[in-house]
Parts: sequence; C-alpha cells; structure tokens
Amino acid sequence: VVVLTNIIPDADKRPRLLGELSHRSVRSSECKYARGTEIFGAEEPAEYIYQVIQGAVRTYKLLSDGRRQIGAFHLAGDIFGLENGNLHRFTAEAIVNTTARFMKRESLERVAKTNSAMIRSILRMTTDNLQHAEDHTLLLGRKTSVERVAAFLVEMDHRLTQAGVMVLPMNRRDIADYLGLTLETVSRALTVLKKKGFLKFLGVTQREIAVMNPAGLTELAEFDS
Amino acid sequence: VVVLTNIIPDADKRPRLLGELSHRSVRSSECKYARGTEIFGAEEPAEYIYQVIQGAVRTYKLLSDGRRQIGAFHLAGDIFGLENGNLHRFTAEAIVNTTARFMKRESLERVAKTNSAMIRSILRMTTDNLQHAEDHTLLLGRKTSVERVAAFLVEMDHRLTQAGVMVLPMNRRDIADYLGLTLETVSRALTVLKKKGFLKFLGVTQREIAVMNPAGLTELAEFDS
DNA sequence: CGATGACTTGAACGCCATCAATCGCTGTGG
DNA sequence: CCACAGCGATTGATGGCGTTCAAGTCATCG
Repeated sequence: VVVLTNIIPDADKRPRLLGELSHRSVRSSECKYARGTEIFGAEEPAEYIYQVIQGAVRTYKLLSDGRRQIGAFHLAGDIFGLENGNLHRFTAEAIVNTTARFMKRESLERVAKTNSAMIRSILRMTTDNLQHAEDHTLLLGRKTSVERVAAFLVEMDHRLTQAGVMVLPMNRRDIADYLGLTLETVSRALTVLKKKGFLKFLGVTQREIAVMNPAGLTELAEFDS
Repeated sequence: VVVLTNIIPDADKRPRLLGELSHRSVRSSECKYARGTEIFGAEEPAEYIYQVIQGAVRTYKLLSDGRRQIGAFHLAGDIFGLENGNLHRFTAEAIVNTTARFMKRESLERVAKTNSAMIRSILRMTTDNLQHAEDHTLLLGRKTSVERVAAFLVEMDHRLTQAGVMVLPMNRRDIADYLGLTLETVSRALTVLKKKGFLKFLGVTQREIAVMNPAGLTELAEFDS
C-alpha cells in the first residue's frame, strides 16, 4: 500500500513544507496513499510523524462493535501522528488519494534533546491538538445536531474555502463520525441550513458548498461562552 | 474569596508536591478555596498554574444559554490551568473546600527557556491532558449512557478508591455535565449498575460507592478498539 | 445498461431529556 | 425539640431529537 516516491535527503532545503519542524538533521520522505488506505493503525509503534502535502486524512478510534469516532481531519500542511508515548492512539487513513511527507520520530527526538526550539515546536503542536480536542468535547457533549454541523462547516470553511467555495474531501459518514451523529442526521441538518439560506450546494456532488452567511453559521455553531 | 495561607519561598525544599515541576527558581504559594468558588475564569489571563493539594476542582466550558461541559475533574496532585496561550480556555471551580498550590506561569516559562527538562515536563503534562481529551471525545461521541457512567466509575475508581470505597466529591449534575448527560440519566444508569451487582452504595449520601465487579464495569465501559 | 456508492427523504422507533413528584438528610429557627 | 425549608438524589410519566430502517434519486463506472 505504501509506495515510496521520493527521498529528500535534506529537509532544510525545502523549508516551508515542514514549517517549524524543519531541521537540517531531520530527514524526511514523501509517499502516496490511495483513497481509503491505512497510514498507520491504533496501538502500532509510532515510528514516524507525518505531514499532509496534498489530500486529506482522518484519524479515528473504534469501539469493539465498530462504532467510530473521528478525532480530526488533516488537510494540506497539517501534521499528524505525533505521539509522546511509543504507540499511536488513533488509526489514520487517507480520505482521498493523498501525498504525505514523513520523518522518523526517532530523529525528531534526537534533535529535540539538544534543540529547545524543536521541543517548543512539538509543544506548540501538541497544544493546538489539545485545544481542538477540548473544543470538540464541548461540541460532542452539549451541542445539537444543527449546531454541530454548523460548527463543522465553519471549521472547514476556514481551512479549505477558496474563491468562496469549499470542496469537502470527506463523505457524510465521515462527517457524522466526526460529529457524533449518523449520516442521515448530517444530511438533514445540511438541508435545514440550506433552507435557511446559510449555504448552497454548487456542483452535482453535494460536496461543493458555498457559505452564504458566515456570521449566521458562526452564531448557530454556538462557540464558547 | 482567595485567602493566602502560606508562602513557600523555595519550592525545591518540598520536592514531592509539585513533582516534576519543582525547581529552585520557581516559587509557589498555597491557597484555600471554599466549595463552589471560582479559581479562574475562561478567557482570563493565565497568570498562574495550579496544583490541587487537597480537595477537587472542575474545569468547564459554557455555551451562551448555560449548557455546560466539564472537561476534567482535578483531584489531589493534579495540575490544572496550564495554558500555552495567554488566556485560560476553561473556568475552574472548587467542587469542595479545596487547597491548591499555585505558581506564576511567567516564572515557569522563564525557567523553561533555559531548562529543557522543564519544557519536557510541560510537554508531558500537555500530552496527558491531550490523551484524556481524546478518550473523552470517544465517550461523548459514541458511547451510551450506561457505558459513559461505567467509564466514569472506572476512571474515578483508579483515582480515588481507598480501602475498596470511593467517595465522590462531585454531585450528579457535575457527573452529568462531564458525561454529556442529564443528572437523571446518570442516576438511572447508576441504578442499572447497582441492580447488576456491579456496585454498592455504602453511606447515606449515595456518594460512597464500592465497586463489586471492576472487570464487568471495565467491559461495559467499552474502552478502545 | 445494470451495478454500485453517495446522498436525500420519509416513517417509526428508542434512548435520553424534560417535567414532575417524592424521599431522605441537613440545617435552621420558632 | 420539632417543624419546615432546602438540597441532593431517585423514580415515574411524557415528549422529542436523533437513530434506525427503508425507499428512492442521481452520478459514476464496470
């Protein structure tokens, strides 16, 4: 499944891609994953950390009977698979055909031992993940279905809208498993928002969405306080 | 509300209390909070970080209409209020009369600038918080009411059972707001677990609980994979 | 074209929320 | 000392939101 397509011997020469993590002594490689394939599994040794170059990734946990909770979607530029223990706590899968860069966690830790800027970067990313997870607990614990979908749209709007249109890489089931709902409920909530005039479907696929009323959507999403 | 009771000029002399955070140049103080009082509010500047010496603390977020989601309970020894941004993301309140130690965040950061062991400690604590939040999203997104209450009991059993009995510091509403339920549903779930013989109420208050069947409870709680 | 997958929509059900009554314990004041 | 208010908790009755089950549409692909 994993096809190595390129070896980049010196990450430092392509500074923008891994952002703060770039460091001359950390080597990284690129790799393509077909739609639907696993990148790493929960409880596997966390040998690498990853950055999405192009495409989209979901990270999730499963219960024994198959119930799934997606913790986050990772889009171009996002880092995922960063663990502090030795094992991955989520399974990661490509949502669409995806290119990811990866680097040995070991190398990162070796650098972090002596380079406090690197530790800071890792801390910063961990904190960002924490903040996202905390906001998500409020959503999952206390928001209604329409509020959840509105919050999802606001989040995705920020992350992938270009020229007034966002093209969702994930299907309704993924959205549902991210929001703690069923795909039918997600669909109904989208219909409600469409009827309110907050959004429009553009293409034939129902995944190209234009937000008509960002303020209304944000208010509905019931963010903090 | 905040009553300063003690100034400890050199944290290093009491190494066990602040654990990994102990450092000779970080000064900390102690303080008592009466049951129900606020320790810090969401969106306030994060001037201090705290450790529970005795008692219990809840940290939560609110929606505009009063819906509340408790993110975590903090018991003796737990650190809370650690932020990487400049503002607190939760409100913190004492659940019962509580003694907490606190120290200037600024001092901590000053030490962290040159002391990589300190950054590591902070990273470790942040990671622990992240892991807890991630497990909690699975619970809130996908578990049934009885599974949630069972998971809560397993968690609390580990953290505060002594001599086979745990004495919960929080009331049913707090538990409900932690689990994304109502207090009535929590009460009914506890009744179900009692009737199954998994637990017993001991005192007159319904907050002293003995777990009769930890394995059964853990299975019901539906932890990962 | 038939098969398949993604999505929507409808109908019925069920879990949990809501509303309400009751119980027991605690503390307070007559 | 006891009546009574107040709080925490349980229990019951009812209702509603989201789930489940099912049908149907549309686009894609063999």
